[in-house]
Amino acid sequence: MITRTSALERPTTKQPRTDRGRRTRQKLIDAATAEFGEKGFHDASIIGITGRAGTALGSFYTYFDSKDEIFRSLVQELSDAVKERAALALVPNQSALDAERSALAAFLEFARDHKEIYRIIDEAEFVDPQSYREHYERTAQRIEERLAEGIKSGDLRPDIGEVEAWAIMGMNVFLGLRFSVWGADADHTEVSRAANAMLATGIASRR
Amino acid sequence: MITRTSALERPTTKQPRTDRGRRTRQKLIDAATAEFGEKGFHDASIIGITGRAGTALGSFYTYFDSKDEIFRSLVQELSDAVKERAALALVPNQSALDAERSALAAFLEFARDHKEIYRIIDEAEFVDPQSYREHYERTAQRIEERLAEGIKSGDLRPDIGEVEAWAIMGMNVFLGLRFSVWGADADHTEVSRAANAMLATGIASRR
Amino acid sequence: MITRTSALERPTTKQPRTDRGRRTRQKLIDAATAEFGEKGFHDASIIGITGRAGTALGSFYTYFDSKDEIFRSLVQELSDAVKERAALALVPNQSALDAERSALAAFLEFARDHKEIYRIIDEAEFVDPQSYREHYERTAQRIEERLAEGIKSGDLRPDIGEVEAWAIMGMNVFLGLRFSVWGADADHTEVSRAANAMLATGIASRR
Amino acid sequence: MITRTSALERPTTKQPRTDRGRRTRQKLIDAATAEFGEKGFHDASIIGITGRAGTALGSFYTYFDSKDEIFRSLVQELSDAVKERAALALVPNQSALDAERSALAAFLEFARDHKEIYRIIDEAEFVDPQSYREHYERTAQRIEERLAEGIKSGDLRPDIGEVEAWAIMGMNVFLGLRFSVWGADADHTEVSRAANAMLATGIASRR
DNA sequence: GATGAATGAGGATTCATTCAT
DNA sequence: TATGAATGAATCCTCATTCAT
Repeated sequence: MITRTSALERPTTKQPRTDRGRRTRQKLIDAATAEFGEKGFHDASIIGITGRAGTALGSFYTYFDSKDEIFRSLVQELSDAVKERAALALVPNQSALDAERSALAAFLEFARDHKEIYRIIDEAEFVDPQSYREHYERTAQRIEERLAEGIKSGDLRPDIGEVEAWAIMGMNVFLGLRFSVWGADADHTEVSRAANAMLATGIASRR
Repeated sequence: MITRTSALERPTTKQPRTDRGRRTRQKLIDAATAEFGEKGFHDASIIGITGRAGTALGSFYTYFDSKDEIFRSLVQELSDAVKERAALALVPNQSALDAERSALAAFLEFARDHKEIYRIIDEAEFVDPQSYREHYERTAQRIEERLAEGIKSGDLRPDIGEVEAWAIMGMNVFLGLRFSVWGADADHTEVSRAANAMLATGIASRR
Repeated sequence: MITRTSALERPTTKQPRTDRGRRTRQKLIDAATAEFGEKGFHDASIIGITGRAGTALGSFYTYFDSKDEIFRSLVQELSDAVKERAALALVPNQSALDAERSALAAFLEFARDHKEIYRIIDEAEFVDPQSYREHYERTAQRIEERLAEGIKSGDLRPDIGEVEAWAIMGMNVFLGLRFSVWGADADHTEVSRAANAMLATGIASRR
Repeated sequence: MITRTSALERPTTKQPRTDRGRRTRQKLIDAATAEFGEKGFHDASIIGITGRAGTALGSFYTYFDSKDEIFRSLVQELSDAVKERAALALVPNQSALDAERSALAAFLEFARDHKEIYRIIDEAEFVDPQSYREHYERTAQRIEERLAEGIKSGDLRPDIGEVEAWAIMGMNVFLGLRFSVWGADADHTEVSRAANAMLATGIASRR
């Protein structure tokens, strides 16, 4: 039998077999997202998670092997969610630069609505370095692919590649930190516009 | 008499009063830098630190009040060190864009030589959020000031400011992550050149 | 439904929810009484307590927040127990002096059976000064109330009050120390009789 | 060579040989009295003592073998001081009851001026049970001796002895606790008078 | 004698994980 | 499945005492 396994349904022996089980599991995942996002990995506790979920402590281990495992699941899930959101923002027949602007705008919005991703993905560097690195490498990869398309279509300079992709990613991440997580009151449209202008034609004066 | 007090010599009741004491304290700081950089805050242990330093466990508390305190000291010290390195890289009479290139080059080098700063400063988000935020806000501030000078001198477009400063910082940080921490074999001159070109005139094709 | 909450069942988040839990908690309380009584607060250790109780170290913290907390509970419990024992000794229609004699006799017996109360309540002076003071103030208060009734009934001189109450308490406490804790072989009836005679008509010779 | 050894000059190898040494030693004793009286034995620290004394940590061990030793010295010293004060209060040709009144009055005063004795002597029960017991047994003994004299002179009933001595001691101690340590504003003359009246002729009404 | 650095045993507390019901 | 009690390794921190200068 072939089973599609999404991020959270990885090969593990702990799949719920009843509906009630599925509901409990989901409650635990939501609770863990809140707990990790609020306290960070190390200060988060299984008791804290089961407390939020309204289940007994022991029930956690009915669905997850360890604190690490659920954390990795969440990183994976959030990483997928960001990617998906960015993908949704991409409209066909957009210019390459418009695509980047949309992606940034979508990201700023997502970050504002899910501030915890910052904490969770960032802390993954310590808890699960592999997930962390994979997340950013996948993201840079996607940006680089978009750049390649932009080159092909003539929108972008032909001599750009990996360096520019990482630069764009860093730009986006820190704008998210500044204008979504720390300053939720910012005007995202304006931020995206300014960043995109810089990306398009730089900051040198045009003399 | 004027006494310079660096970050690590802040008013605390635990200053060494002899030379021997000063040496021990320094050994502990070096050991802590290695331990935190290698294991992250939570997996680092006082035993690990004193083990590396070659002192007894209790000696740690002769100079520091707690694991938290030494960590904060380190974040502060590293934050100051990065800043100083960037400042040293700034040559008088450079154009604004050359200044940014120098700063990035200096940072990439520094990051390669002190890979642990990534772990330490990054983990500060969880251990000591205030330091973390302050570090990045101070850094962005300095970049913004340099941009303002570039505007004044006519090197840069007059309509740039905070958004661009944060974007540049994010760009630098992620290039450091990719090309200093994860890929120490990279050609920093080329990375700086490419990033600076993007910064100067953007990535749009010039038709 | 009315639930009686004794001193040790105060509102805390650590109440056992099963019978097994209740048994374990009680074992810990008994063990702590022995440990504190034998070694005093500071030399007592959680390991010592759980060792006596036959539970794992960590189980202590399933039911108590800290070494201080259980100590306070014990002081409270013992304070209540002494009070209760003294109250039980009071027979209706006794004369005021007979009441004091019964109270002392009951106390001497109680002290002999629970020698540890001396150590525990006494050390409370340092560990938990408030409990300590409260214990003795409550006790003196009760004695004073009994004296007041004796005055009303005409058994006692009308000009006595707080000073006499504290004097009686001190007398009882030290007789307990000498004849119950240190000299368990003493004849309590004789001690009570002598002390009561002194209390009734003093020690001056009757010429 | 015969050396008179007072309480604090017990056979120990640590007698100061110079004047400066004697002064340092005394500073340490005064500091220890304050420190123990304020914090109790266990919360007191050698650092606390040397800090108050204004000497270096290591200097403590130039004069005392251990924390226990200095504590025992202090208990002994204070015990002697109380005894001496009580002795001084005894005027020749006083009646036995007047003698007890004077002793109590002297004690109340002493306790008011040296509140720390309560803490120190009381905590001795845990730190140095032998000193503690000896202190009270010596005190009871002295009272009993005075009672015997009172009997001989015909002032007191002939059938009193150890029980009454302990009762009087307890009375005194608790009146000291209540009216000197906790209520320094009390009228000691009145307290002594009331307690003495009770002692003389009891509290039964005279019908 | 005086100083203060060095030592390390000792103890409280936390919490992920296991287990019995 | 759900529950919550039991477990004990792990770790921070304290502080009396020793020691080198």
